[in-house]
Amino acid sequence: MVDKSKKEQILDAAEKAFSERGPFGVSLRDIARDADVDVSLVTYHLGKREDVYDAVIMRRLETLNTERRKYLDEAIRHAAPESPSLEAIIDAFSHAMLNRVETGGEGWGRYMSLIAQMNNNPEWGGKMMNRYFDPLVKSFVEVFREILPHADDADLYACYHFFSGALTLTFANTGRIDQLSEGSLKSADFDAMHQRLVPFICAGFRALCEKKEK
Amino acid sequence: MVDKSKKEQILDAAEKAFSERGPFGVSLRDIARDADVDVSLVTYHLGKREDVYDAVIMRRLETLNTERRKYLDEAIRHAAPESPSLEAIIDAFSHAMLNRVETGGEGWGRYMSLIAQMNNNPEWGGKMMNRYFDPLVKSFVEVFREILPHADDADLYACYHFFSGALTLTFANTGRIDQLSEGSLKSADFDAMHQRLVPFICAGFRALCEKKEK
DNA sequence: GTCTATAGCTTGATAGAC
DNA sequence: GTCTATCAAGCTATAGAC
Repeated sequence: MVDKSKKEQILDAAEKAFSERGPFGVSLRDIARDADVDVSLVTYHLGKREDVYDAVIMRRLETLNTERRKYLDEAIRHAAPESPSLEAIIDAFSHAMLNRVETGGEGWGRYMSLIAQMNNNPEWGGKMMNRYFDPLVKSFVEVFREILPHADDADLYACYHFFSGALTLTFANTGRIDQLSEGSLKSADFDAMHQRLVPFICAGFRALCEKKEK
Repeated sequence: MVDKSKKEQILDAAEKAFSERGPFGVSLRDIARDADVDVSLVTYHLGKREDVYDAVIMRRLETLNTERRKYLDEAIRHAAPESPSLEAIIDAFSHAMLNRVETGGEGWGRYMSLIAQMNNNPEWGGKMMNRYFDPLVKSFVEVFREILPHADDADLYACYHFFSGALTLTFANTGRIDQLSEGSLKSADFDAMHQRLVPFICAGFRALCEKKEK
């Protein structure tokens, strides 16, 4: 295995720190110390703290969203000329996250925590999520509309929002459910959680979007 | 209206800052400046930063959880001797949050953002949520078990987890859904979101927990 | 690319006046 | 309870050696 470049070391350290303490709770020195480099090198490679945070997000974003889009296309192609099932689409959106945390190493796990916290931040989080994810989400919403033709937009977007909250928390790796459930569920068993998430969310979508004959 | 005590002013300012920048992203000086008092007064009343954060959480926690427990008891009493409906219980858990953000002023809105971010933090968030909310949650889970007698614990807790993620994001006030939906949904219209949340979540619970005849 | 050195600001903590 | 004053430590940013 080739040595990681210093830049990668810095990004790894920053990812860890940001996921634990948030974008404003981390000093460049914290990052440099953990990456075992000098502070000035952080600035040299990545700029100011804000830019470091952005670089951390961007590093894995393309991989994640490209894989999601691939799953979406496959689901559509596989079902054609019929419409794909709702299950297939919910799975397409969430399965890439499952793949990464299961096989991508610790870094990807921390990345999911980062996204979950961004998703829930009132000040800048919503705007950043819009910037990074809305183009992809809109592609998915188009397909939802096709599968659930009687749904109105407000219901559809509300469903997506609930899905988003459940999904990001599920992969946020908080360990909460382990203690609450006294061992009957392991939050680190992402596969088991994901298997339950898909039918749960599909049932929710259908309850709101399916029988709108008023 | 009586003037707020300085201590309350400090807690208000801290709540705002913590909700925007996280528990590690706020200096005592940030808080003092916004509360229009000297730094040393923050320490005098509330101690170190960690203690300030804890005090912010504790200030509204009792109110929230007491109201939830009241709703739970009412739902049970109202349905007796039958079991209450799943809808009634999901509503009991979430309606207190709706009440507070609708009538409690800005502070309560920020508080919900704070809880949402705590819920999604991997390092300390899960532990704090366990500490603050598990006793109440366990009371609710007991009732879920009664209503859904064929569910096994793992499914039940997974459902609660998904509920928790959707619920906290819904009240986190991120504004995300406004832009994504191009105006067809206002995330500040909590009542409209809550009306959709309840049937969505109930359908999810039923999909996983109802027909376990294998 | 990587580090050392340094300048100037911000921070948490505390001692003491009123 | 509230404020002023102060200090050592930690912070960002940058200039410059290798």
